[in-house]
Amino acid sequence: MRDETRAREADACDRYVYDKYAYEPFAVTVDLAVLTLRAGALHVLLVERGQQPYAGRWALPGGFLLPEESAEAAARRELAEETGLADVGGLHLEQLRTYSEPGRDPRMRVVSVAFTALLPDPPEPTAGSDAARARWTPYDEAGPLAFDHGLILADARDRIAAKLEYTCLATACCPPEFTLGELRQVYEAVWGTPLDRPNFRRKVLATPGFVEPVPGAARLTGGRGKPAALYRAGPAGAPHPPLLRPSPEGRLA
Amino acid sequence: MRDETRAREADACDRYVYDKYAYEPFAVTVDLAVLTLRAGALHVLLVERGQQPYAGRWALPGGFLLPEESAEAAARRELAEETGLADVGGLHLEQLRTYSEPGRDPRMRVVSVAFTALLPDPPEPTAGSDAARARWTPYDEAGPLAFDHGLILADARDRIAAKLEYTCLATACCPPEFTLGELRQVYEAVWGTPLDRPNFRRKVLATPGFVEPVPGAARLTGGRGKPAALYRAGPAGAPHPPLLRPSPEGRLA
DNA sequence: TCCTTTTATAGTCGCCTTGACTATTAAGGG
DNA sequence: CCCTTAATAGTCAAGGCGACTATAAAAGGA
Repeated sequence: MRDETRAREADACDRYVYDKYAYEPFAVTVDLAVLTLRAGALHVLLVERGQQPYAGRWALPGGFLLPEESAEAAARRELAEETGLADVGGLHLEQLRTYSEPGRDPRMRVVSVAFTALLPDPPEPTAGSDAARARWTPYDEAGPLAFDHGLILADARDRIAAKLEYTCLATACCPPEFTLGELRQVYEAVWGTPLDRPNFRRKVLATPGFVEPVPGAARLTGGRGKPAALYRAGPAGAPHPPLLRPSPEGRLA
Repeated sequence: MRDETRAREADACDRYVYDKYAYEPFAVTVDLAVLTLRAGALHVLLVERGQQPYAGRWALPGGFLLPEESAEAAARRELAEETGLADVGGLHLEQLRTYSEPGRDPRMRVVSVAFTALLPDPPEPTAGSDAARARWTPYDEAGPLAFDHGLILADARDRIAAKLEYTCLATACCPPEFTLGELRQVYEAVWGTPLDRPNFRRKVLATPGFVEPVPGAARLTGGRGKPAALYRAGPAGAPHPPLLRPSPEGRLA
Protein backbone atom coordinates (compact mmCIF):
# COMPACT_ATOMS: atom_id res chain seq x y z
CA MET A 1 0.00 0.00 0.00
CA ARG A 2 2.89 2.30 0.72
CA ASP A 3 4.33 1.54 -2.70
CA GLU A 4 1.04 2.28 -4.31
CA THR A 5 0.97 5.58 -2.52
CA ARG A 6 4.53 6.40 -3.38
CA ALA A 7 3.95 5.68 -7.04
CA ARG A 8 1.34 8.40 -7.17
CA GLU A 9 3.79 11.00 -5.99
CA ALA A 10 5.15 11.84 -9.41
CA ASP A 11 1.95 12.99 -11.02
CA ALA A 12 0.14 14.14 -7.90
CA CYS A 13 -0.72 17.77 -8.47
CA ASP A 14 -3.28 17.87 -5.66
CA ARG A 15 -1.45 15.76 -3.14
CA TYR A 16 1.03 16.73 -0.50
CA VAL A 17 4.37 15.19 0.27
CA TYR A 18 5.08 14.47 3.91
CA ASP A 19 7.71 12.24 5.43
CA LYS A 20 8.59 10.97 1.95
CA TYR A 21 5.03 9.82 1.24
CA ALA A 22 2.32 11.42 -0.83
CA TYR A 23 -1.11 11.46 0.68
CA GLU A 24 -4.61 12.25 -0.33
CA PRO A 25 -6.18 15.51 0.83
CA PHE A 26 -9.62 15.29 2.42
CA ALA A 27 -12.48 17.65 2.96
CA VAL A 28 -13.01 18.17 6.70
CA THR A 29 -16.29 19.36 8.17
CA VAL A 30 -17.93 19.63 11.56
CA ASP A 31 -21.47 18.42 12.29
CA LEU A 32 -23.42 19.54 15.33
CA ALA A 33 -26.03 17.60 17.26
CA VAL A 34 -27.47 20.43 19.35
CA LEU A 35 -30.00 19.20 21.90
CA THR A 36 -32.32 21.05 24.22
CA LEU A 37 -35.45 20.61 26.28
CA ARG A 38 -38.69 22.20 25.16
CA ALA A 39 -41.91 21.60 27.04
CA GLY A 40 -40.35 18.59 28.69
CA ALA A 41 -39.37 16.92 25.42
CA LEU A 42 -35.93 16.47 23.90
CA HIS A 43 -35.46 18.55 20.75
CA VAL A 44 -32.67 18.72 18.19
CA LEU A 45 -31.65 21.60 15.94
CA LEU A 46 -32.05 20.67 12.27
CA VAL A 47 -31.57 22.54 9.01
CA GLU A 48 -33.21 21.83 5.68
CA ARG A 49 -30.84 21.18 2.84
CA GLY A 50 -31.15 23.43 -0.18
CA GLN A 51 -28.96 21.52 -2.64
CA GLN A 52 -28.43 18.03 -3.88
CA PRO A 53 -27.81 15.50 -2.59
CA TYR A 54 -30.58 15.09 -0.04
CA ALA A 55 -32.17 18.36 -1.18
CA GLY A 56 -35.22 19.05 0.97
CA ARG A 57 -34.09 16.60 3.64
CA TRP A 58 -33.32 17.67 7.17
CA ALA A 59 -29.75 17.49 8.38
CA LEU A 60 -27.58 18.45 11.30
CA PRO A 61 -26.06 21.92 11.02
CA GLY A 62 -22.40 22.00 10.16
CA GLY A 63 -19.84 23.16 7.70
CA PHE A 64 -16.27 23.21 6.55
CA LEU A 65 -13.27 24.01 8.64
CA LEU A 66 -11.60 27.27 7.73
CA PRO A 67 -7.89 27.06 6.96
CA GLU A 68 -6.72 28.41 10.32
CA GLU A 69 -9.44 27.06 12.55
CA SER A 70 -9.64 24.08 14.89
CA ALA A 71 -12.64 21.76 14.74
CA GLU A 72 -13.80 23.12 18.10
CA ALA A 73 -13.64 26.69 16.84
CA ALA A 74 -15.46 25.73 13.65
CA ALA A 75 -18.19 24.05 15.69
CA ARG A 76 -18.67 27.15 17.84
CA ARG A 77 -18.73 29.36 14.77
CA GLU A 78 -21.27 27.22 12.98
CA LEU A 79 -23.42 26.99 16.07
CA ALA A 80 -23.40 30.76 16.45
CA GLU A 81 -24.24 31.19 12.78
CA GLU A 82 -27.11 28.72 12.88
CA THR A 83 -28.73 29.62 16.17
CA GLY A 84 -27.82 33.29 16.39
CA LEU A 85 -26.43 32.71 19.86
CA ALA A 86 -23.98 35.37 20.96
CA ASP A 87 -22.70 33.92 24.24
CA VAL A 88 -21.48 30.67 22.81
CA GLY A 89 -18.41 31.05 24.96
CA GLY A 90 -19.40 29.38 28.19
CA LEU A 91 -21.31 26.63 26.50
CA HIS A 92 -20.79 22.91 26.89
CA LEU A 93 -19.59 21.62 23.54
CA GLU A 94 -18.34 18.07 23.41
CA GLN A 95 -16.60 16.23 20.66
CA LEU A 96 -18.51 13.06 19.85
CA ARG A 97 -16.35 11.30 17.33
CA THR A 98 -15.19 11.56 13.75
CA TYR A 99 -17.12 9.94 10.93
CA SER A 100 -14.88 8.97 8.06
CA GLU A 101 -16.50 6.10 6.16
CA PRO A 102 -15.82 6.40 2.44
CA GLY A 103 -19.12 6.98 0.72
CA ARG A 104 -20.83 8.78 3.58
CA ASP A 105 -21.11 11.69 1.16
CA PRO A 106 -22.13 10.42 -2.29
CA ARG A 107 -20.12 13.05 -4.15
CA MET A 108 -16.73 13.03 -2.53
CA ARG A 109 -14.66 12.01 0.42
CA VAL A 110 -15.64 14.03 3.48
CA VAL A 111 -14.31 13.45 6.98
CA SER A 112 -16.59 14.98 9.58
CA VAL A 113 -15.87 15.77 13.22
CA ALA A 114 -19.14 15.58 15.16
CA PHE A 115 -19.92 17.62 18.27
CA THR A 116 -22.84 17.66 20.61
CA ALA A 117 -24.12 20.49 22.76
CA LEU A 118 -26.82 20.91 25.38
CA LEU A 119 -28.52 24.31 25.41
CA PRO A 120 -31.00 25.92 27.79
CA ASP A 121 -34.02 27.88 26.70
CA PRO A 122 -33.36 27.88 22.96
CA PRO A 123 -34.02 30.91 20.80
CA GLU A 124 -35.67 30.33 17.47
CA PRO A 125 -32.93 29.55 14.99
CA THR A 126 -32.40 31.91 12.11
CA ALA A 127 -31.95 30.18 8.78
CA GLY A 128 -28.30 30.67 7.93
CA SER A 129 -26.52 31.09 4.68
CA ASP A 130 -26.26 27.36 4.06
CA ALA A 131 -29.69 26.19 4.98
CA ALA A 132 -33.08 26.81 3.49
CA ARG A 133 -34.70 26.54 6.92
CA ALA A 134 -33.66 25.78 10.46
CA ARG A 135 -35.87 24.65 13.33
CA TRP A 136 -36.05 22.80 16.61
CA THR A 137 -37.51 19.35 16.04
CA PRO A 138 -38.69 16.86 18.66
CA TYR A 139 -36.10 14.09 18.84
CA ASP A 140 -38.66 11.39 18.08
CA GLU A 141 -40.03 13.25 15.07
CA ALA A 142 -36.66 13.67 13.38
CA GLY A 143 -37.30 11.55 10.31
CA PRO A 144 -34.56 10.04 8.21
CA LEU A 145 -31.80 12.61 8.05
CA ALA A 146 -29.35 13.38 5.28
CA PHE A 147 -26.03 11.55 5.04
CA ASP A 148 -25.25 9.58 8.21
CA HIS A 149 -26.67 12.29 10.42
CA GLY A 150 -29.23 9.92 11.92
CA LEU A 151 -26.36 7.84 13.25
CA ILE A 152 -24.58 10.91 14.57
CA LEU A 153 -27.76 12.06 16.31
CA ALA A 154 -28.26 8.67 17.95
CA ASP A 155 -24.64 8.65 19.09
CA ALA A 156 -25.13 12.12 20.54
CA ARG A 157 -28.13 11.04 22.58
CA ASP A 158 -26.26 8.00 23.85
CA ARG A 159 -23.33 10.16 24.87
CA ILE A 160 -25.51 12.73 26.62
CA ALA A 161 -27.46 9.99 28.39
CA ALA A 162 -24.22 8.46 29.65
CA LYS A 163 -22.77 11.80 30.76
CA LEU A 164 -25.87 12.57 32.79
CA GLU A 165 -24.99 9.59 34.94
CA TYR A 166 -21.50 10.53 35.97
CA THR A 167 -21.33 14.31 35.46
CA CYS A 168 -23.40 17.32 36.47
CA LEU A 169 -23.99 18.17 32.82
CA ALA A 170 -27.77 18.40 33.21
CA THR A 171 -27.59 21.93 34.58
CA ALA A 172 -26.26 23.03 31.18
CA CYS A 173 -29.75 22.41 29.85
CA CYS A 174 -31.47 24.57 32.47
CA PRO A 175 -31.82 28.34 32.76
CA PRO A 176 -29.50 30.10 35.23
CA GLU A 177 -32.06 29.59 38.00
CA PHE A 178 -34.13 26.45 37.93
CA THR A 179 -36.21 24.14 40.07
CA LEU A 180 -35.36 20.55 40.86
CA GLY A 181 -38.41 19.61 38.81
CA GLU A 182 -36.92 21.21 35.73
CA LEU A 183 -33.63 19.48 36.39
CA ARG A 184 -35.39 16.16 36.75
CA GLN A 185 -37.18 16.69 33.43
CA VAL A 186 -33.79 16.82 31.72
CA TYR A 187 -32.93 13.37 32.98
CA GLU A 188 -36.36 12.00 32.18
CA ALA A 189 -36.37 13.35 28.64
CA VAL A 190 -32.87 12.15 27.77
CA TRP A 191 -33.23 8.77 29.47
CA GLY A 192 -36.81 8.34 28.35
CA THR A 193 -37.91 7.07 31.74
CA PRO A 194 -39.67 8.66 34.72
CA LEU A 195 -37.74 9.14 37.94
CA ASP A 196 -38.95 9.05 41.51
CA ARG A 197 -39.28 12.65 42.64
CA PRO A 198 -38.20 12.35 46.28
CA ASN A 199 -35.30 10.05 45.50
CA PHE A 200 -34.04 12.30 42.74
CA ARG A 201 -34.21 15.28 45.05
CA ARG A 202 -32.36 13.43 47.78
CA LYS A 203 -29.56 12.38 45.45
CA VAL A 204 -29.06 15.83 43.91
CA LEU A 205 -29.07 17.65 47.24
CA ALA A 206 -26.75 15.06 48.78
CA THR A 207 -24.15 15.70 46.08
CA PRO A 208 -21.92 18.56 47.28
CA GLY A 209 -21.69 21.33 44.72
CA PHE A 210 -24.21 19.94 42.26
CA VAL A 211 -26.74 22.70 42.89
CA GLU A 212 -26.84 25.53 45.40
CA PRO A 213 -29.98 27.29 46.60
CA VAL A 214 -30.69 30.79 45.39
CA PRO A 215 -30.39 33.09 48.41
CA GLY A 216 -33.48 34.96 49.53
CA ALA A 217 -35.70 31.91 49.51
CA ALA A 218 -36.90 32.68 46.00
CA ARG A 219 -39.53 30.32 44.72
CA LEU A 220 -41.03 29.71 41.37
CA THR A 221 -44.81 29.71 41.38
CA GLY A 222 -45.41 29.31 37.69
CA GLY A 223 -47.67 26.35 37.06
CA ARG A 224 -49.84 24.15 39.21
CA GLY A 225 -48.80 22.71 42.51
CA LYS A 226 -46.68 23.86 45.41
CA PRO A 227 -44.10 26.46 44.40
CA ALA A 228 -40.61 25.06 44.04
CA ALA A 229 -37.36 26.39 45.43
CA LEU A 230 -34.89 27.83 42.96
CA TYR A 231 -31.35 26.56 42.55
CA ARG A 232 -28.26 27.49 40.60
CA ALA A 233 -25.66 25.20 39.10
CA GLY A 234 -22.89 24.48 41.56
CA PRO A 235 -19.15 24.07 41.01
CA ALA A 236 -19.11 20.27 41.15
CA GLY A 237 -18.29 18.38 37.99
CA ALA A 238 -19.38 14.90 38.94
CA PRO A 239 -21.55 13.26 41.60
CA HIS A 240 -20.04 10.49 43.71
CA PRO A 241 -21.27 7.89 43.35
CA PRO A 242 -22.89 8.50 39.95
CA LEU A 243 -26.58 9.03 39.40
CA LEU A 244 -27.39 5.81 37.58
CA ARG A 245 -30.43 5.45 35.38
CA PRO A 246 -32.96 2.77 36.31
CA SER A 247 -33.49 -0.61 34.61
CA PRO A 248 -29.94 -1.79 34.00
CA GLU A 249 -31.04 -4.20 31.27
CA GLY A 250 -29.71 -3.64 27.79
CA ARG A 251 -26.82 -1.37 28.54
CA LEU A 252 -23.98 -3.49 27.23
CA ALA A 253 -21.18 -1.60 25.59
CA MET B 1 -15.80 34.51 6.52
CA ARG B 2 -17.94 32.94 3.89
CA ASP B 3 -17.16 35.78 1.49
CA GLU B 4 -13.49 35.41 2.13
CA THR B 5 -13.79 31.74 1.31
CA ARG B 6 -15.86 32.33 -1.76
CA ALA B 7 -13.36 34.84 -3.10
CA ARG B 8 -10.72 32.17 -3.18
CA GLU B 9 -12.76 29.98 -5.45
CA ALA B 10 -11.60 31.53 -8.69
CA ASP B 11 -7.93 30.84 -8.33
CA ALA B 12 -8.17 27.77 -6.14
CA CYS B 13 -6.42 25.02 -8.03
CA ASP B 14 -6.09 22.80 -4.98
CA ARG B 15 -9.48 23.42 -3.42
CA TYR B 16 -12.75 21.66 -3.94
CA VAL B 17 -16.14 23.17 -4.59
CA TYR B 18 -19.03 21.83 -2.54
CA ASP B 19 -22.44 23.33 -2.00
CA LYS B 20 -21.30 26.50 -3.76
CA TYR B 21 -18.40 27.03 -1.37
CA ALA B 22 -14.75 26.38 -1.85
CA TYR B 23 -12.97 24.74 1.00
CA GLU B 24 -9.48 23.92 2.08
CA PRO B 25 -8.25 20.34 1.81
CA PHE B 26 -6.59 18.86 4.86
CA ALA B 27 -4.17 16.07 5.51
CA VAL B 28 -5.88 13.44 7.67
CA THR B 29 -3.94 10.96 9.76
CA VAL B 30 -4.61 8.48 12.52
CA ASP B 31 -2.58 8.25 15.71
CA LEU B 32 -2.61 5.22 17.97
CA ALA B 33 -2.14 5.09 21.72
CA VAL B 34 -1.67 1.35 22.15
CA LEU B 35 -1.49 0.33 25.79
CA THR B 36 -0.68 -2.96 27.43
CA LEU B 37 0.43 -4.45 30.71
CA ARG B 38 3.96 -5.78 31.09
CA ALA B 39 5.20 -7.08 34.41
CA GLY B 40 2.38 -5.27 36.14
CA ALA B 41 3.21 -1.89 34.64
CA LEU B 42 1.35 0.07 32.00
CA HIS B 43 3.28 0.32 28.74
CA VAL B 44 2.68 2.23 25.55
CA LEU B 45 3.86 1.44 22.03
CA LEU B 46 6.14 4.19 20.69
CA VAL B 47 8.11 4.64 17.48
CA GLU B 48 11.21 6.73 16.96
CA ARG B 49 10.89 9.39 14.30
CA GLY B 50 13.39 9.25 11.48
CA GLN B 51 12.78 12.65 9.88
CA GLN B 52 12.37 16.25 10.84
CA PRO B 53 10.58 17.64 12.66
CA TYR B 54 11.11 15.90 15.96
CA ALA B 55 13.73 13.61 14.39
CA GLY B 56 14.95 11.17 17.02
CA ARG B 57 11.98 11.87 19.28
CA TRP B 58 9.52 9.18 20.24
CA ALA B 59 6.00 9.42 18.91
CA LEU B 60 2.78 7.46 18.76
CA PRO B 61 2.50 5.20 15.73
CA GLY B 62 0.19 6.41 13.03
CA GLY B 63 -0.08 7.41 9.43
CA PHE B 64 -2.16 8.81 6.65
CA LEU B 65 -5.58 7.64 5.61
CA LEU B 66 -5.63 5.92 2.26
CA PRO B 67 -8.09 7.32 -0.28
CA GLU B 68 -10.72 4.61 0.19
CA GLU B 69 -10.23 3.83 3.84
CA SER B 70 -12.08 4.82 6.98
CA ALA B 71 -10.18 6.10 9.99
CA GLU B 72 -10.96 2.86 11.83
CA ALA B 73 -9.57 0.78 8.99
CA ALA B 74 -6.48 2.95 8.79
CA ALA B 75 -5.93 2.55 12.52
CA ARG B 76 -6.17 -1.24 12.28
CA ARG B 77 -3.83 -1.29 9.31
CA GLU B 78 -1.25 0.88 11.02
CA LEU B 79 -1.47 -1.16 14.19
CA ALA B 80 -0.91 -4.37 12.25
CA GLU B 81 2.02 -2.80 10.43
CA GLU B 82 3.66 -1.54 13.59
CA THR B 83 3.13 -4.50 15.90
CA GLY B 84 3.07 -7.31 13.39
CA LEU B 85 -0.20 -8.54 14.85
CA ALA B 86 -2.23 -10.68 12.50
CA ASP B 87 -5.49 -11.12 14.43
CA VAL B 88 -6.23 -7.44 14.76
CA GLY B 89 -9.83 -8.28 13.93
CA GLY B 90 -11.34 -9.01 17.32
CA LEU B 91 -9.41 -6.28 19.07
CA HIS B 92 -10.83 -3.45 21.10
CA LEU B 93 -10.03 -0.25 19.21
CA GLU B 94 -11.68 2.90 20.41
CA GLN B 95 -11.78 6.29 18.85
CA LEU B 96 -10.49 8.87 21.32
CA ARG B 97 -11.05 12.17 19.62
CA THR B 98 -9.78 14.24 16.74
CA TYR B 99 -6.95 16.71 17.20
CA SER B 100 -7.22 19.58 14.78
CA GLU B 101 -5.45 22.59 16.28
CA PRO B 102 -3.69 24.61 13.59
CA GLY B 103 0.01 24.41 14.23
CA ARG B 104 0.03 20.99 15.86
CA ASP B 105 2.31 19.98 12.98
CA PRO B 106 4.85 22.73 12.34
CA ARG B 107 4.99 22.14 8.59
CA MET B 108 1.39 21.95 7.50
CA ARG B 109 -2.17 21.54 8.54
CA VAL B 110 -2.82 17.98 9.73
CA VAL B 111 -6.05 16.74 11.28
CA SER B 112 -5.51 13.56 13.24
CA VAL B 113 -8.05 11.04 14.45
CA ALA B 114 -6.69 9.39 17.58
CA PHE B 115 -7.50 5.84 18.67
CA THR B 116 -6.61 3.84 21.70
CA ALA B 117 -6.29 0.10 22.07
CA LEU B 118 -5.66 -2.32 24.91
CA LEU B 119 -3.63 -5.41 24.01
CA PRO B 120 -2.79 -8.59 25.91
CA ASP B 121 0.63 -10.18 25.97
CA PRO B 122 2.32 -7.92 23.45
CA PRO B 123 4.77 -9.25 20.92
CA GLU B 124 7.91 -7.25 20.32
CA PRO B 125 7.09 -4.62 17.73
CA THR B 126 8.90 -4.75 14.43
CA ALA B 127 10.16 -1.40 13.26
CA GLY B 128 7.92 -0.51 10.36
CA SER B 129 8.61 1.32 7.17
CA ASP B 130 7.99 4.72 8.76
CA ALA B 131 9.83 4.41 11.99
CA ALA B 132 13.49 4.03 12.81
CA ARG B 133 12.65 1.95 15.87
CA ALA B 134 9.58 0.78 17.71
CA ARG B 135 9.33 -0.41 21.30
CA TRP B 136 7.11 -0.84 24.31
CA THR B 137 7.85 1.92 26.81
CA PRO B 138 6.68 2.14 30.43
CA TYR B 139 3.99 4.80 30.58
CA ASP B 140 5.83 6.82 33.19
CA GLU B 141 9.08 6.76 31.25
CA ALA B 142 7.57 8.12 28.05
CA GLY B 143 9.43 11.39 27.88
CA PRO B 144 8.23 14.38 25.91
CA LEU B 145 6.74 13.03 22.72
CA ALA B 146 6.65 14.52 19.24
CA PHE B 147 3.81 16.83 18.17
CA ASP B 148 0.89 16.77 20.64
CA HIS B 149 1.28 13.05 21.21
CA GLY B 150 1.86 13.53 24.92
CA LEU B 151 -1.59 15.05 25.17
CA ILE B 152 -3.10 12.23 23.13
CA LEU B 153 -1.42 9.65 25.34
CA ALA B 154 -2.73 11.31 28.50
CA ASP B 155 -6.22 11.47 27.02
CA ALA B 156 -5.96 7.78 26.16
CA ARG B 157 -5.07 6.84 29.71
CA ASP B 158 -7.93 8.94 31.07
CA ARG B 159 -10.35 7.29 28.70
CA ILE B 160 -9.17 3.78 29.50
CA ALA B 161 -9.29 4.52 33.23
CA ALA B 162 -12.86 5.74 32.89
CA LYS B 163 -13.94 2.78 30.78
CA LEU B 164 -12.57 0.34 33.33
CA GLU B 165 -15.16 1.69 35.74
CA TYR B 166 -18.29 1.13 33.73
CA THR B 167 -17.33 -1.56 31.20
CA CYS B 168 -15.69 -4.97 31.28
CA LEU B 169 -12.87 -3.72 29.06
CA ALA B 170 -10.13 -4.95 31.37
CA THR B 171 -10.36 -8.51 30.04
CA ALA B 172 -9.14 -7.15 26.69
CA CYS B 173 -5.76 -6.68 28.35
CA CYS B 174 -5.55 -10.26 29.61
CA PRO B 175 -4.67 -13.50 27.82
CA PRO B 176 -7.58 -15.77 26.87
CA GLU B 177 -7.36 -17.49 30.26
CA PHE B 178 -6.35 -15.41 33.23
CA THR B 179 -6.47 -15.26 37.00
CA LEU B 180 -8.32 -12.66 39.00
CA GLY B 181 -4.95 -11.42 40.17
CA GLU B 182 -3.94 -10.62 36.60
CA LEU B 183 -7.25 -8.89 36.04
CA ARG B 184 -6.79 -6.84 39.17
CA GLN B 185 -3.33 -5.77 38.02
CA VAL B 186 -4.91 -4.17 34.98
CA TYR B 187 -7.05 -1.94 37.17
CA GLU B 188 -4.19 -1.16 39.51
CA ALA B 189 -1.80 -0.24 36.72
CA VAL B 190 -4.24 1.97 34.84
CA TRP B 191 -5.69 3.64 37.94
CA GLY B 192 -2.33 3.84 39.65
CA THR B 193 -3.76 2.68 42.96
CA PRO B 194 -3.81 -0.65 44.81
CA LEU B 195 -7.13 -2.42 45.24
CA ASP B 196 -8.32 -4.62 48.04
CA ARG B 197 -7.98 -8.19 46.83
CA PRO B 198 -11.03 -9.78 48.47
CA ASN B 199 -13.31 -6.87 47.61
CA PHE B 200 -12.19 -6.84 43.99
CA ARG B 201 -12.81 -10.55 43.75
CA ARG B 202 -16.27 -10.22 45.26
CA LYS B 203 -17.27 -7.47 42.87
CA VAL B 204 -16.03 -9.23 39.73
CA LEU B 205 -17.61 -12.55 40.61
CA ALA B 206 -20.87 -10.87 41.61
CA THR B 207 -21.16 -9.27 38.16
CA PRO B 208 -23.01 -11.74 35.92
CA GLY B 209 -21.11 -12.45 32.73
CA PHE B 210 -17.97 -10.50 33.60
CA VAL B 211 -15.81 -13.63 33.87
CA GLU B 212 -16.64 -17.31 33.76
CA PRO B 213 -14.56 -20.08 35.31
CA VAL B 214 -12.57 -22.34 33.03
CA PRO B 215 -14.08 -25.81 33.29
CA GLY B 216 -11.94 -28.61 34.70
CA ALA B 217 -10.82 -26.63 37.73
CA ALA B 218 -7.68 -25.51 35.95
CA ARG B 219 -5.33 -23.49 38.10
CA LEU B 220 -2.32 -21.45 37.38
CA THR B 221 0.66 -22.30 39.54
CA GLY B 222 3.19 -20.00 38.01
CA GLY B 223 4.77 -17.81 40.64
CA ARG B 224 4.70 -17.74 44.39
CA GLY B 225 1.62 -18.22 46.48
CA LYS B 226 -1.48 -20.34 46.30
CA PRO B 227 -2.37 -21.26 42.75
CA ALA B 228 -5.19 -19.18 41.32
CA ALA B 229 -8.28 -20.31 39.47
CA LEU B 230 -8.45 -19.53 35.77
CA TYR B 231 -11.23 -17.52 34.19
CA ARG B 232 -12.26 -16.48 30.71
CA ALA B 233 -13.89 -13.22 29.63
CA GLY B 234 -17.65 -13.45 29.84
CA PRO B 235 -20.29 -12.00 27.52
CA ALA B 236 -21.22 -9.03 29.73
CA GLY B 237 -20.33 -5.58 28.53
CA ALA B 238 -20.80 -3.58 31.71
CA PRO B 239 -21.05 -4.22 35.43
CA HIS B 240 -24.06 -2.89 37.32
CA PRO B 241 -23.43 -0.88 39.33
CA PRO B 242 -20.02 0.17 37.98
CA LEU B 243 -16.70 -0.73 39.55
CA LEU B 244 -15.69 2.69 40.83
CA ARG B 245 -12.09 3.55 41.57
CA PRO B 246 -11.21 4.60 45.10
CA SER B 247 -10.54 8.12 46.41
CA PRO B 248 -13.17 10.14 44.61
CA GLU B 249 -11.21 13.39 45.01
CA GLY B 250 -10.11 15.16 41.89
CA ARG B 251 -12.36 13.56 39.37
CA LEU B 252 -14.24 16.63 38.20
CA ALA B 253 -15.10 16.70 34.52
C1' DT C 1 12.66 -29.95 57.25
C1' DC C 2 10.70 -25.93 59.03
C1' DC C 3 9.61 -21.38 58.73
C1' DT C 4 8.67 -17.23 56.31
C1' DT C 5 6.77 -14.99 52.49
C1' DT C 6 3.44 -14.59 49.08
C1' DT C 7 -0.92 -14.95 46.94
C1' DA C 8 -5.60 -16.81 46.63
C1' DT C 9 -9.82 -17.43 48.77
C1' DA C 10 -13.49 -17.34 52.48
C1' DG C 11 -16.04 -14.76 55.42
C1' DT C 12 -17.64 -10.85 58.82
C1' DC C 13 -19.30 -6.30 60.29
C1' DG C 14 -21.19 -1.97 59.86
C1' DC C 15 -22.08 2.16 57.22
C1' DC C 16 -24.20 4.24 53.49
C1' DT C 17 -26.83 4.39 49.24
C1' DT C 18 -30.83 3.52 47.14
C1' DG C 19 -35.46 1.87 45.66
C1' DA C 20 -40.06 1.80 47.17
C1' DC C 21 -43.11 3.89 49.76
C1' DT C 22 -46.35 7.20 52.74
C1' DA C 23 -47.46 11.75 54.40
C1' DT C 24 -47.78 16.66 54.34
C1' DT C 25 -47.78 21.28 52.26
C1' DA C 26 -49.04 24.78 49.00
C1' DA C 27 -50.43 26.30 45.11
C1' DG C 28 -54.37 26.45 40.74
C1' DG C 29 -58.89 25.22 38.56
C1' DG C 30 -63.36 24.03 38.40
C1' DC D 1 -64.77 24.56 48.56
C1' DC D 2 -63.06 20.45 46.88
C1' DC D 3 -59.98 18.25 43.67
C1' DT D 4 -55.80 17.96 41.26
C1' DT D 5 -51.02 18.76 40.89
C1' DA D 6 -46.41 19.19 42.28
C1' DA D 7 -42.89 19.99 45.96
C1' DT D 8 -41.08 18.49 50.08
C1' DA D 9 -40.41 15.55 54.31
C1' DG D 10 -39.73 11.28 56.10
C1' DT D 11 -39.52 5.95 56.76
C1' DC D 12 -37.86 1.36 56.04
C1' DA D 13 -35.49 -2.52 54.39
C1' DA D 14 -32.25 -4.71 51.03
C1' DG D 15 -27.89 -4.47 48.89
C1' DG D 16 -23.33 -2.67 47.87
C1' DC D 17 -19.06 -1.68 49.53
C1' DG D 18 -14.96 -0.43 52.46
C1' DA D 19 -12.25 -2.30 56.06
C1' DC D 20 -10.95 -6.17 58.11
C1' DT D 21 -9.66 -11.06 59.88
C1' DA D 22 -8.81 -15.79 58.83
C1' DT D 23 -7.44 -19.77 56.25
C1' DA D 24 -5.20 -22.38 52.40
C1' DA D 25 -1.59 -23.50 49.33
C1' DA D 26 2.24 -22.71 46.97
C1' DA D 27 7.76 -21.12 46.65
C1' DG D 28 12.19 -19.96 48.80
C1' DG D 29 15.56 -19.78 52.20
C1' DA D 30 17.87 -21.22 56.54
